Amino acid sequence: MAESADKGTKKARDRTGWQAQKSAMTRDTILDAALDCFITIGYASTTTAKIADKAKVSRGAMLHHFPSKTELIQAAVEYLHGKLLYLYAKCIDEAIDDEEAHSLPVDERNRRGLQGYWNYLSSDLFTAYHELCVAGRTDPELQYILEDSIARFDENVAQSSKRLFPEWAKRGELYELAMDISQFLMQGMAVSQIVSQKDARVSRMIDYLSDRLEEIFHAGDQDAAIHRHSSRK
Amino acid sequence: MAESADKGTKKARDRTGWQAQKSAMTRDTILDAALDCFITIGYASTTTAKIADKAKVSRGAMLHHFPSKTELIQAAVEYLHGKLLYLYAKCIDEAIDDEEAHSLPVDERNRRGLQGYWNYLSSDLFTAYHELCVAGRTDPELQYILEDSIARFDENVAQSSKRLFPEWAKRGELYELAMDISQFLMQGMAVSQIVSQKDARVSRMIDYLSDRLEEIFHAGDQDAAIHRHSSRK
DNA sequence: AAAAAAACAAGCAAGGCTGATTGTAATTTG
DNA sequence: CAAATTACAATCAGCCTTGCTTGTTTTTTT
Repeated sequence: MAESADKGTKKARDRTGWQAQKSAMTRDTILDAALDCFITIGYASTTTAKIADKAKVSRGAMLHHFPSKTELIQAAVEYLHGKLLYLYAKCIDEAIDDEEAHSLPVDERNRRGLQGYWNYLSSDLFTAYHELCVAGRTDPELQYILEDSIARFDENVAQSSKRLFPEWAKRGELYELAMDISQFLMQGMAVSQIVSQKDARVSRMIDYLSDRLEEIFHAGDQDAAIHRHSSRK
Repeated sequence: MAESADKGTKKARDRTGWQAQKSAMTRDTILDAALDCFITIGYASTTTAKIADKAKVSRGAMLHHFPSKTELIQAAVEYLHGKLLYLYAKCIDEAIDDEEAHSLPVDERNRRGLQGYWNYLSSDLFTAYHELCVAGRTDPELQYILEDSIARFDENVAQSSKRLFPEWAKRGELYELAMDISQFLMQGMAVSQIVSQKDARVSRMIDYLSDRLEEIFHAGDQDAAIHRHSSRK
């Protein structure tokens, strides 16, 4: 009871203290170094020593901030999660400028959204994220750490899309189909790109997908797209 | 000069010898164990010792067959390459029975081909292969080993498709578009499936893709699909 | 100003992985 | 049958990675 009051004052010190800021700064330096390692040498060969080297802090210092490798990875994933959300928003916003968004025809807004999404998927951060997901398949601990992040990210992307294309969100099942096809196809392209460069085909594919999305929603009015295929066996 | 004749006789012995067969058998046992490790514990944490354990041979025996880890991995990739080719052919053949292939309508053959391709992409072997490709990004040695395998496999799949759908192959650019969209989309689905289970959406997506492929080739006659989108900026 | 706590540095011990060495049994060749 | 070769087994040394422990400097509290 009396202790809680004491802790209250201590907590206040923590926030106002100057070394707390310094601490937070080196913390971010370490996390940035961790992401840099994921990108440059891959998750598998990222060791705590290499992260410390890249961050230019001693291993002891790092161990002070992150007592175990697991906690460091967990924090790095959380950090990456935040950066990905920001990058996604930035890519979409740069592709679709809000000012002129409403003056653009739907299909053009569509196309720009896809291009923004593609820019996001082509980033180093997404590459690292994908690699983490793959590694998580056989690493239960990492998988547990990622699960939460994946779910939250998907949710956020869905929200973002609804905000950008309000007229789509009302389409229900049709909207889900459009989202699925866009995500699956674009991610397939991104992964193929990671494995072996195929730039030439990517641009054509974005054009094609853009046309199909437009078609889905136009044809949806005439009840021709989704019911046609869902009526098959 | 005289030595070459001697070596000729020795080479003959190698093939006829009984222990040569035994040797080849344990070789395959080791390679199977390697692939099993890739699948169950992942490439990153696959060690030579674990492979030897799973193959139930001593580390010394394995070192006899594969002097270094690199050579073992190289052989395992080659082995996997062969198994993938076989599995691909098997999945397609099971989906499209050659007997009735010509009696089926084009779109039904289409759909079955996609389902077969999906079965292939859902296999453990493909999962392991994809993981190897991802690991190769930051492992130059592995990347070099894979490059050759990837190119040969793509070539083989292209050949196989042309054989199964001879009427498509004549379409030129349209055929490439259809191949790209099928591969990108299906692989995107497979990768998403690896990361987090999304069965429900997969079946719907195959239906949709099947319809689009049919459309591409029907519309191609009327010059409406590819020129429409490639004429955009 | 003294005490307490935090930030940071450096070295140590245990375990895992790779490659090399040495040894043994079976088989083929001459 | 003897020699050489092959298949296989087991152990050892060196390196890397992780986490723990001890020590030093700086800052905050009282």
